[in-house]
Amino acid sequence: MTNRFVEKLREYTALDEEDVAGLLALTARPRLVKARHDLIREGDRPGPVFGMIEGWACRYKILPSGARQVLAFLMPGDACDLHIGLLAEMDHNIQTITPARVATIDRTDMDMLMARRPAVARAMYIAQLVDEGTMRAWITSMGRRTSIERVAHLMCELYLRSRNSMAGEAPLPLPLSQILLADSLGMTSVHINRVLKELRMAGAMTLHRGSLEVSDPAKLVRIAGFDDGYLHRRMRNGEA
Amino acid sequence: MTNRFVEKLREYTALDEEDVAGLLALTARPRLVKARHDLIREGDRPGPVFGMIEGWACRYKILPSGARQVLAFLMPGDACDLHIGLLAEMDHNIQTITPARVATIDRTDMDMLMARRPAVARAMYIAQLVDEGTMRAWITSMGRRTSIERVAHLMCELYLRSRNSMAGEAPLPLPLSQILLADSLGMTSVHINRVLKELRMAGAMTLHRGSLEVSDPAKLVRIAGFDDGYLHRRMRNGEA
DNA sequence: CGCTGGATTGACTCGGATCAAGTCGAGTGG
DNA sequence: CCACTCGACTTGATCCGAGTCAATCCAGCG
Repeated sequence: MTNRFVEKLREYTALDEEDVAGLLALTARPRLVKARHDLIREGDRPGPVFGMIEGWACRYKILPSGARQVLAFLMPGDACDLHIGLLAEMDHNIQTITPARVATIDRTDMDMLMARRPAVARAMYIAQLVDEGTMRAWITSMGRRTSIERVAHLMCELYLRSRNSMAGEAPLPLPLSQILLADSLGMTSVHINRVLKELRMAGAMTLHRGSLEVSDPAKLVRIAGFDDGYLHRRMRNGEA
Repeated sequence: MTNRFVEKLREYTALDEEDVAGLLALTARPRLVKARHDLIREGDRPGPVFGMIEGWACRYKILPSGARQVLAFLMPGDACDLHIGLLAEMDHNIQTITPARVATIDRTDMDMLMARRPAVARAMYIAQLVDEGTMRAWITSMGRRTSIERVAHLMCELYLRSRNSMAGEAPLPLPLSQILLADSLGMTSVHINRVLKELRMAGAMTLHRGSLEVSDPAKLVRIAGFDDGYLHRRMRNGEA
């Protein structure tokens, strides 16, 4: 009796029964949320800590021009902004991509648990450091990688974040439209489409509706120039 | 008897004498570091918490191709990665840009101070949240802003971070070469040069060697589409 | 006083955006 | 069960912002 949120924290650091019990108590009654629903909007006063139990979401900003920039993908197990309650207002939006089960954890409860259970605090901090590393990797991609490298790099990241290994057999469920990918990688969906075709032709990977098939992990990693260091987990049996 | 590091934390939250005394004790003996010196490198085991007392630094990554991406500018008062000691290794480098005075704070000492002085913890967390907001703004810039918007946006950010207001009179010391700007904005130095010329012609701002003169703050803000929300401070008497 | 690294400018090229048609697939309602 | 619709995906033709290459220029400095 556990959930993906707790499991993911356990991947970062050892948690004993009490730690797990505390976390489960806080995530026991997740909210069911429809797809494309804003969990919180820019300008809102920050509310509870979110924990994704099931389903995907993304952080994003809208520019004056109306353009959208996706800032991060939140997959099952991911947590949102630990200390953000210290701020007056959100500087970005968070929206579900698929129907989702979201734990909304009261900040005070979370603070108390972290004070009482140092291992939980440790796991939460590591999760946050990984998120920061991921943002830095995104900045690097947008600034200095070509479009095919960018796409390949993001696919490696998403694959590794959900599988912990590039050794891929089954396709990965990946509920991301090409429009969403475009808005996350700073490209147009037209160009994303062409790049995906190129990656498919090269025999590296295929993105079907809703799932990613990595036919040649080593090639994909090579194209991306992917180095998993920033995710701060060792690949368990990957080829990179 | 204080320093920029402590002053900046005080801008985030009220600190009493004990808080300040504790911080001053930890930052009393800053290291003097030459320009262009790596404080820590990718792959290194994280060391102490850094606090910039004087001078500038930047975080950066080097890609397999040799290209550099600057991830953040650290100006006097900025702190580095609070909990990063939890990780096995750094995923990026930090290098001084100018000669600098850098406080190296032992992680245990910092943890103890934060446990003893909640206001200090609060200030450090806010600083970290601002850094994260800044990273998100950079992702947004690289993904969805044109080159002139990008440059103008970064200038607004740097101006506001050091002045807390766009109401500009005196030029701002800004020891950034066009090459460094290029590597931070994902452009070439040739193109940065042309964009700077354009901004100068438009009468918005001029970047001299080592200093930034914002002749028309309102215009610069307008060009950038700048919204200071992500810096999580209210402009005190700015025009934006 | 010459060296060196940044800044500047021009000529040319190219990656990715834009514009414009389609095509395909999952719902939806008759 | 099929026609209709709507959003996402594909593909081609064209355009343009920014990169590349290549000279200079200029300031600080040994």
